[in-house]
Amino acid sequence: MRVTTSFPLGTLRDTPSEAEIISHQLLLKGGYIRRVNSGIYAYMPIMFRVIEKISSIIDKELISIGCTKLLLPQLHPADLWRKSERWEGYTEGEGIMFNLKDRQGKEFGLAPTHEEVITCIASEIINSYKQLPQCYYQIQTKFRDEIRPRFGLMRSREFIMKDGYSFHSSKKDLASFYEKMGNAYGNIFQNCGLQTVGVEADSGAIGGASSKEFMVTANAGEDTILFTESGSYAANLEKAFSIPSQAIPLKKYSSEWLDTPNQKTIEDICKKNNLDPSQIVKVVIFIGKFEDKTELPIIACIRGDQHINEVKLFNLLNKKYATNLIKLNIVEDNTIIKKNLVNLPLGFIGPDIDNKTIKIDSNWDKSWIKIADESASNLSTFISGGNKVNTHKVFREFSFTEKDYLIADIRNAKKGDRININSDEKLQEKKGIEIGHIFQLGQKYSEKLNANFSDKDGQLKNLWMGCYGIGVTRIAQAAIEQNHDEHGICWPIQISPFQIIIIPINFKDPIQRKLTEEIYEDLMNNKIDVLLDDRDDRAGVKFKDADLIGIPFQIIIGRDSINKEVEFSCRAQKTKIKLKANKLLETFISESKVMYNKNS
RNA sequence: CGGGGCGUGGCGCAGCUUGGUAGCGCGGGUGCUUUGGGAGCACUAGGUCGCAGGUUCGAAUCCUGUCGCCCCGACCA
Repeated sequence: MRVTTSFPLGTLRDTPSEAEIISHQLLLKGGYIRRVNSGIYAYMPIMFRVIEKISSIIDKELISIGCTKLLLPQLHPADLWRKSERWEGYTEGEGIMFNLKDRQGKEFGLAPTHEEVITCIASEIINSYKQLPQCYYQIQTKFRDEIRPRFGLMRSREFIMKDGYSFHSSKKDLASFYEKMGNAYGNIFQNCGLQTVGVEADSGAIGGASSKEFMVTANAGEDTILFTESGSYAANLEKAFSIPSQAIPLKKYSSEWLDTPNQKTIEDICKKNNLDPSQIVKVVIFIGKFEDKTELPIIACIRGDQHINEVKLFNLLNKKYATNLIKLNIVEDNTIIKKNLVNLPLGFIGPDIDNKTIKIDSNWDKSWIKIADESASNLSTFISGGNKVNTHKVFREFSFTEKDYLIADIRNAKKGDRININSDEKLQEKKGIEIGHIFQLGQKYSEKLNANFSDKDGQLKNLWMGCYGIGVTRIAQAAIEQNHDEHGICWPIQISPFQIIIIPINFKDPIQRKLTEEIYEDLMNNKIDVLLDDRDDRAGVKFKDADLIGIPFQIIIGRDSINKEVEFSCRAQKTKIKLKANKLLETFISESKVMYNKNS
């Protein structure tokens, strides 16, 4: 490819002010992407080459484990999503599914994921256990109306994703395929030249049993990963479990009541009364909104020095009730409290709250759902709200179980916690970018969509399913986040748009030009991805652009052309070696081999 | 949805407080010089100042409304 005729670069001199993180800045500055709207980007030719490289790495690996590539529609009928009972949850309120009506008034949604469509199609094709297992995948644009798109391709509303769906005759076969897929994912990311960590994860709105996320570790990541140094445990914060630190025993209090004027936060109470946060039980009120429009008031208790994990709480409630929980809102607005509760001031609510506190005319359900984390229920003596303004209470021998509390893990694990009682290993924390997620869905979708097969015993059974996603455009940006320097991108060679860029210093000089053309021709004939910067620009401009767009090898053709000598430069290491033009090919082959092996 | 900020040529910005008819750097075009890390000189094209009202003799500037974008939070496979 030639910069002047077939491959204009479109690099920018200044960094557009809209970009916050380095990878986003470099994508814009390097001319890889252009913003069309909030969270919607055009992938420029140079970006599309990266996308194609990543796609072919994925194809190669997935085909090797027996997956089949196809392409599914992006516009899905609402009825199909109603069958899986996901339409409401994905469209209502702040749902992420773009939806619209056609001219007949029929409802459609732009696909954020494809379980429904593929399950429907697979069930038509698959009749017998003899056809199983099967795994279909596609690489396609997905749409998600994110509440706040940000960081360029990291969280965009339109993005490219590889999504795969497997079908099995048994749970066991699903589990073994899931393992196989996990290994394939490891290979894919390694073949993309990325450093990743596999972590246990929450399966979120997709649902299902087991799920694992693949994270690129980077400070710009939006997820928090907790792990042990030895690698014995790694999980997303949403899912992570740990043993909380020891609570400090409460000293004896003579009176039952504490005057705590205007002390609404744990911090205030501790400061003014010489207490430790671990001696307090924090009481948080939530409102759960269900699909059938009911609103349940929830009271959640946790030790004062710990934090409630809303994902865990959400999942717990969702499992407990027959209808789907759509939203879980923390109640911290006093007007909402006053409207629904009798004389209950926020900040002073205690675990011994009574059902009578819910007003008759409230549209909430009239009894509390009570949930306590073990960190709270393990305390025998503690301080908590007195259910009266400016008052806290000393609780002695309070039993959460006797007061109808459900005891469950609703706590955020944190850095420094131990992972189990028998181990001294402590959790560490890092930020990560989720680039892949694999799920064992089980029979959730095949039941709802009635996807059956005849098993060996002649009985009709629901298909066992897994689903597997990779954020293709997100990989590209994550790779930049992990591989850049002050001059620009340093692509891993595996996913770089080109392997080599040729920079003739003075393209008007007939000797340099002749040598440049010879070298370009030779590399092209040897099927090497090479970009020729044949612009009639000053050397500095071409050097800056080459460094910015980050192609791993640069061939600089300058004044030594007369002796058929050129420079071979490695972008990331900034090393330069002089060599004869006829040694270029072998040097590139050996140097790139080193690079491939280092990264994969 | 709450808080903050911004909309002025392709990009980055100044001008707005205190109204007088739009400017800087980069980029584009032409010519000459230059040519190993974003060149110099000269000439040149390009903007109804987000949009709509209003105040005024006069609005990029003041007022009202509206749209859009960015950041923080809430939230989110």
